[in-house]
Amino acid sequence: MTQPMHSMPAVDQVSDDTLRRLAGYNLKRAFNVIHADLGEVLAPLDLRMLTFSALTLIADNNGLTQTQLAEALAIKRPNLVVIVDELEGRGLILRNPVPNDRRAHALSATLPGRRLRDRALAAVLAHEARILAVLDPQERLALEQALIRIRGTA
Amino acid sequence: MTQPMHSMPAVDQVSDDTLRRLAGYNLKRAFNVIHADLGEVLAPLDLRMLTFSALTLIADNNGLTQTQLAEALAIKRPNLVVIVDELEGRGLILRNPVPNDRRAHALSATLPGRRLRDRALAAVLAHEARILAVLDPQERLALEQALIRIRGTA
DNA sequence: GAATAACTATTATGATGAATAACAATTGTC
DNA sequence: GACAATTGTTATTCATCATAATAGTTATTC
Repeated sequence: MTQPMHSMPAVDQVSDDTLRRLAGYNLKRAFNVIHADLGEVLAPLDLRMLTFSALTLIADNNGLTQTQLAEALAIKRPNLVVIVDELEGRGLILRNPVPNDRRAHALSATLPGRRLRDRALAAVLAHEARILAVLDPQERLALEQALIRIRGTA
Repeated sequence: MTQPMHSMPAVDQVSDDTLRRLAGYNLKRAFNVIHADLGEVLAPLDLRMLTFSALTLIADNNGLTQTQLAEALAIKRPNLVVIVDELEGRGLILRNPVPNDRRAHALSATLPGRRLRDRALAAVLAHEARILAVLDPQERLALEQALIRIRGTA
């Protein structure tokens, strides 16, 4: 294996020109900015991006099962269990029995759960407006269209 | 705490209309698609997104320090150590001494490192072309501009 | 109708990404 | 020379996401 033989001066400025040409890189960096800000927005409500998404999907789809929720969140069922546990433990959702299938749980949001979701959604919308203020309406639409196109059917 | 009192029918189709209105949600889903595909592309080269980015930045910025690299990757210095350890252990990069500062390491890519980077970059560019095939050139430019704008100075 | 297959939620476990705290060695400053 | 700041490092923690294996239940098939 090659060894460092001689000393070497440090570089003055770091260039990421190569990576900047990659959509994946730009996507990740933009997402980091949004994620960091969103984290601060949701923290006072004791929610994270994932728990907010889960709570919203449950409130909007009363009676969906955990398998359906995991599918909608694009995560595996085992990883959903702790999330549902947490939301249920805080009294925000319920695991209801399903009439003809004693394996499944029909998830539903409680009144406190729906109230928290409403407050969180308002906060998230304000956060989005703030983040997207650097884009005009036309650019926002173009961004949304492109992202949805990339996501495709997945 | 409220208890589930009665059974409840499951829902037929799950709607994520609320979340789809959020740029952060669309961004994450699009990133997931790219990340999954990129993982498969880089796996044969024994690279991940992060190690590829690190190797590229080192090859493009000969002599940068770990602090500079961590800054460029937007990660904390402690998390960079294992990445540099791995790349160095595989003989792809070197930790060279810096003339006037015996604390710092000037990172540089070895010949095998530069060769692997070139192969990886070609694979990544092919992957990007495939993923972005759903967008016309105008849409790609709009996406890039919007993402860079959101990222801002961060 | 009994054996078998498939599905639901769960537990256990591991890999990865990313954060903070604490530290030793070194360098810079007053 | 004392003190502060910087560099890389270790240890630790948390969040996210994946797989394998399991118990209980439902569906299928012979």
